[in-house]
Amino acid sequence: MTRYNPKVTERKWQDYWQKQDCFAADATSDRPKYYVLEMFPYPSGRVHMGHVRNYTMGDVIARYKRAKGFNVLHPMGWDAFGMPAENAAMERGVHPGSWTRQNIATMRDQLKSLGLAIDWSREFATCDPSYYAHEQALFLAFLDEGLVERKESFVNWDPVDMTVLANEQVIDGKGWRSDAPVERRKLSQWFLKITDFAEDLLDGLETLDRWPDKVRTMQANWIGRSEGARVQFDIEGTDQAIEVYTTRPDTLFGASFCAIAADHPLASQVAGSNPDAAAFIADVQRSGTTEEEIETAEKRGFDTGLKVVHPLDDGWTLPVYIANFVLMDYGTGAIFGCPAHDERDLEFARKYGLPVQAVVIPDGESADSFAVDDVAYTGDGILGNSRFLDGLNVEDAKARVIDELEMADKGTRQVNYRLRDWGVSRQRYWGCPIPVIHCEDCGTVPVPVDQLPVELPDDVTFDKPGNPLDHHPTWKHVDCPSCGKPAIRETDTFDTFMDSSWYFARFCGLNPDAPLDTEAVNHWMPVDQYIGGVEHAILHLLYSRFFTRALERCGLVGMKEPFEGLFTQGMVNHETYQGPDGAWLAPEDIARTGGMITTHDGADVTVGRSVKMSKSKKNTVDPTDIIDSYGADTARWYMLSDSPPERDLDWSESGIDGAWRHTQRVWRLISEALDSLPEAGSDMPSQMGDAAIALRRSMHKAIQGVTDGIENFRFNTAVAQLYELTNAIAGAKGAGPDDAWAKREALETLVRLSEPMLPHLAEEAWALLGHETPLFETAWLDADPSLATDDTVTIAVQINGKLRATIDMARGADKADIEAAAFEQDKVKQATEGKDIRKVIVVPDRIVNIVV
RNA sequence: GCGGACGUGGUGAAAUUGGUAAACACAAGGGACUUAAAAUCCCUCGCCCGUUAGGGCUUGCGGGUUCAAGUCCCGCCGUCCGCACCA
Repeated sequence: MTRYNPKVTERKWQDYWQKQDCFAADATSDRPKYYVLEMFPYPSGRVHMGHVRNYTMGDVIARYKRAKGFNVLHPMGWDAFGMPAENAAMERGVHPGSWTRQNIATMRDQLKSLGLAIDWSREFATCDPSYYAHEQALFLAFLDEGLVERKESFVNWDPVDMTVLANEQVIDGKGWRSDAPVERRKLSQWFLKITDFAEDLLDGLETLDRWPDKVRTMQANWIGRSEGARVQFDIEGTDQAIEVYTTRPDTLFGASFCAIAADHPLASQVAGSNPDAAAFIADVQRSGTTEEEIETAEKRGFDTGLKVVHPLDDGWTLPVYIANFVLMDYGTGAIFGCPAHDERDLEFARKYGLPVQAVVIPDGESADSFAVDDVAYTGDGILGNSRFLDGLNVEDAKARVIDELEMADKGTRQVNYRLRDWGVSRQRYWGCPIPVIHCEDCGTVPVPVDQLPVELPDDVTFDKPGNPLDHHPTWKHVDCPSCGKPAIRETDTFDTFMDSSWYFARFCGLNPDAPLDTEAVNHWMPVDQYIGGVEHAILHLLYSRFFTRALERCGLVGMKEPFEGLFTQGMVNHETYQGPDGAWLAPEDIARTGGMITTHDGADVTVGRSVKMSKSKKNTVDPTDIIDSYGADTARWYMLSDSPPERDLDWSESGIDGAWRHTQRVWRLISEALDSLPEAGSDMPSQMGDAAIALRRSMHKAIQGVTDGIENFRFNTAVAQLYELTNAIAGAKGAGPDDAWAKREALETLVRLSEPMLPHLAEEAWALLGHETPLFETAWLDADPSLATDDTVTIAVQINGKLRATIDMARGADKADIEAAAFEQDKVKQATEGKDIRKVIVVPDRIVNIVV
């Protein structure tokens, strides 16, 4: 008997799948379509175990759905633009393009060695001009549709690297690479108007019933819808007014001040004639934007000396402050403060000695005596000290006061969103160029579609800080497409989230002439099952939902939601290690001697907590060693067993030997039994003994269990079911022809059910069992419900809730029979002798509880 | 601060959704086979008392509902995640 040799067999089947284009998807098939997609990888260097987990899960679904009769689309590509390529260029002098392509080549080979059922003919990288040309075309289409805007906004500016940083790249107020304090700078940027779809993006969440609640909640919070009012406070002695947004218009008679953001136009106006105000504003703008600073920052204000008139009382004026806690980019950038019912306003009012008048009176308190001390009252109650609102509850008061404001022409009902437009400009080289040209005479001119793509130049240098496109001697100098005069090309590139916001649609058909093959998109989309990390719960998934809506508005696709089903798989974590100089160390760089962890040179190592595998922290584990020693099937099986797919997982190799033993055992069971089995396709013997029937029951239970497990993303329990079936086959008794027949049936079932997880071994075993049609073209199995459950059940017998005996009964036995059988038990007789039976509960097929 | 998830043996976990807690696997220990090793096979394996028999306890802690709670409710403790001056 030969051992199963994965090295040879896996290569053989991978070649076969590739040569025959086995997994190429064809939109003309008459089978129902199924689009399964895993979030495409960033080509960072090499594949790690997190990738293996992600792509194996998708592959299980793809292979399973194919066997269930679906026409499956399962593509792969590369999210290939981004910062790490530029960092590599700066650190090692390699060109970002060649670094990226080298990584893609490596990772493609690694993924192929996993035996994934992927349609590689659709592969692309987002850094291919043949991809980003179309992204530029989409941008122009969005521009035509009014979905793009150019406006000034504040950004995090790194003065050393001379680039905009995303919020995530600012650590403790400093640039993550340069360590220089980040400045706030106002820049002209391109924005995509995602806020146009705020309501629709929120409503759409309701329809996504195959998304995790967690992700839907996160998106809903991010969109942040609130209902309130816009209220106008006229500035005394001028014809100007301050517009504020509030969700608590009911507390309007508890107002004691107005406050505006430091960036508010009125603040600049005040600063123009008041140096102290200017100094205060400058100070506020300088102070940090990090979470920690915001949390601990004291509420500070500057009294402008201006007074505003209460919108519902001409004789009532309120002071106007510039305040550090008011944000320009939410609402109107101005608020009215009601200290009694808002924690922040209260802190501010106490500091500046402003009145605190309670107007919402909690149950059981009186309007005359209720006072707020050091905690604002934010609960429900009845309005008091509020003139015509007195006696109303909060909800009614809101409605009534808005009516009054509208009548007085001082305010209106307003829905507000936290969501802000998406700034897509980045001062980087390795991204998709924004296809516009700036002309002194014509302004901003889009590059005509027939002149696309605007290609990145190859001859760039990274020797000085800033954007290499901007330093390039010639690239940005072009003639204006409109008037022909010398003009300047836009040197910003797109946020790389643009690239990943439509790639799933491009996979449907690689139309050379247009961004999308609309017919193909409408055939394959939406993605039936999308799989990826929860870290993209907001950004990528929200942007993609927005993009799909934008594409629909442009008439390019026929749906609004790109992903019908979403599964967020857990991360694969690993400890992190740092040497004495703080540099990250890879797991292979450390040595364990006794309980001590050091470098191989004996230097101290600081062991950090276990976090997601990532190249920047060097805590990755490369699957190549595992695949080389155990094979891809074992690696796949191991990643799927034991842990529920949505849960994070600390990487450990303990257990991988068990996975290896399993693959060998399956092979051994088949090859040892082979000579004694009937021919493939033999008729079932007319007489089946008990042992054969028992094996058939195990088999049908496994079909049911594995099917349920895969359908419900519980691959770990599907694996356990396959272990049980394997144990049942190995332990099967009986040597008659019926037993041999049942054994073949069970072995074939084991192989068929294992194929999504162990595709190479399964194909080889299938052939060994005498089949000529490859397994991946063979249908899935249906469980026979009458065999998937035993015809006898073990019923627990409890006395006062404690287990005292078990009885075996025919399934479906009626209550009276079960009760009678329970009372036959010696234990029951002893326990009930001479006692009153107070109650007997019988749940058929499950339990008897006797209460004495 | 707000919102959410989670907490079960030495370990990863399972539990038909209120009905025999610990399936399946890893690790560990014992045994068989072998000159030996590997591989394989068999046994033990939540904790405590007890030689077997048997008994008691057990799902982070404390209450509650119920004939019955890992599962439902209330209150703590702990871990993790998301958001965070959002008016």
